[in-house]
Amino acid sequence: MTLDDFTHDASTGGDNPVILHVDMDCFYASCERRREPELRGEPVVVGMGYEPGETVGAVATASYEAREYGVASAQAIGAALDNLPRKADEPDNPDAGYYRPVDLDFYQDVGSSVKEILYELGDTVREVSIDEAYLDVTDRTAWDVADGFARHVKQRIHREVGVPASVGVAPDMSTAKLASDYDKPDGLVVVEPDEVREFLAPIDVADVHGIGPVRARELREMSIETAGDLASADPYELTDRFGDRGRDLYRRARGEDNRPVEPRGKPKSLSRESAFDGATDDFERVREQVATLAEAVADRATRKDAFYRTIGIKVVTPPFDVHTRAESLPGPVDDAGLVDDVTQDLLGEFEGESVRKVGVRVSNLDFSEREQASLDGFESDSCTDDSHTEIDRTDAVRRRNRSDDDQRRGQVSLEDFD
DNA sequence: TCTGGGGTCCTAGGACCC
DNA sequence: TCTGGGGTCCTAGGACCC
Repeated sequence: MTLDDFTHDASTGGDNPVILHVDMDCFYASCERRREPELRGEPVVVGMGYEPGETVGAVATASYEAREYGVASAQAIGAALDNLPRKADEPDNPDAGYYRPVDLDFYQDVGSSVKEILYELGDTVREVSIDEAYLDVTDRTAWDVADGFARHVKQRIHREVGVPASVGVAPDMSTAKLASDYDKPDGLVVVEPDEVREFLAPIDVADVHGIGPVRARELREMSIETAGDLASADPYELTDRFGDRGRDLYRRARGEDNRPVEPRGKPKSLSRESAFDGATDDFERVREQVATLAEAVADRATRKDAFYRTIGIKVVTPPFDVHTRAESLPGPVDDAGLVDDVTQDLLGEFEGESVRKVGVRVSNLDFSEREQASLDGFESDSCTDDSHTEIDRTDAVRRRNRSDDDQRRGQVSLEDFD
């Protein structure tokens, strides 16, 4: 490995790309305000478990006003209410806030409206989540007018959808992300190519995308506190400690993140998991839970036209030990009964253990199986690979098929969960 | 911070092949 | 018999992200 492996010529392929990172501010709370304008300027908390009688729940999103009172994402409901009483309970208290339950369908709709605008304005768009996306707008604007372009994006979102967004503009994804974070909420920060190093220098390493608690601690042990420190660190030492990841982080800190903005492809895996209240020693309960999750995952794969070749489980035992087991099949299948059989089989190893949480996952996804099936006729004389698949699938048909539609839907994410 | 749910990517060792 | 280098696939675990 030479030093050239760590740096890259910013002029590769011509001029620097113009990349936008669009991040909706306290998105769920903003959505609630859109349909309930009285909530504007008030502390708003969106989460689960706020209904009377419910005790377990967490904050999904808190408006900036609510954050002033110490309400934070992922906070338990009790703690949030301690910091900020419910307006419904204390109408005359000026230091009370508005609590609303998560309504993910509504937020999805609002998010889709925003994305429509982004697809219209970007050459390529990478959706990151319900409230976040990168846009490559190199062919739509130029650096000297990038500020106006970004303002236009914000204004269109505000005017047509009615929610605020923060936008960062930079020549690479990593810096654009940091730029959108820099002046939240309702921020707009443009970092031109010759300003990147200066902009990044004072930023805390923990704020860099790809550096979590573990790597942040390790970096601090190396006396690397800021992106500037990281940029001038010894790249060989970084790869020694962090492998290829170290090289990526070094590049990001230097403004040399050369990842292109690419649309998200098909998913690589599908999973469901759920926690027990505390932990359970009742293994029958665990088996039943896995059966329910297996069915939900298989159902979801079917609805997404996904065949899977690997089936796995996840078992979390106290204190928080995560175990995964998986089994690959000879060929891709779409078979709920097989998911049930394999997961129950894998689960056997954990019989007798206390369990906090279980999950079911299918991976090695294949979305082209239906097309391949129609091509089989052309390949039937060279009957090698597909024979296994056929056996499995025939077998699959014989298996009991429980296809009750349990209406499991996408889970709520805690937007700013640390 | 005592940890919910759905993902991605990377690493490392072992099996197996040439 | 002793044993090199390269490659792929598989499983398990871990860090990280939203």
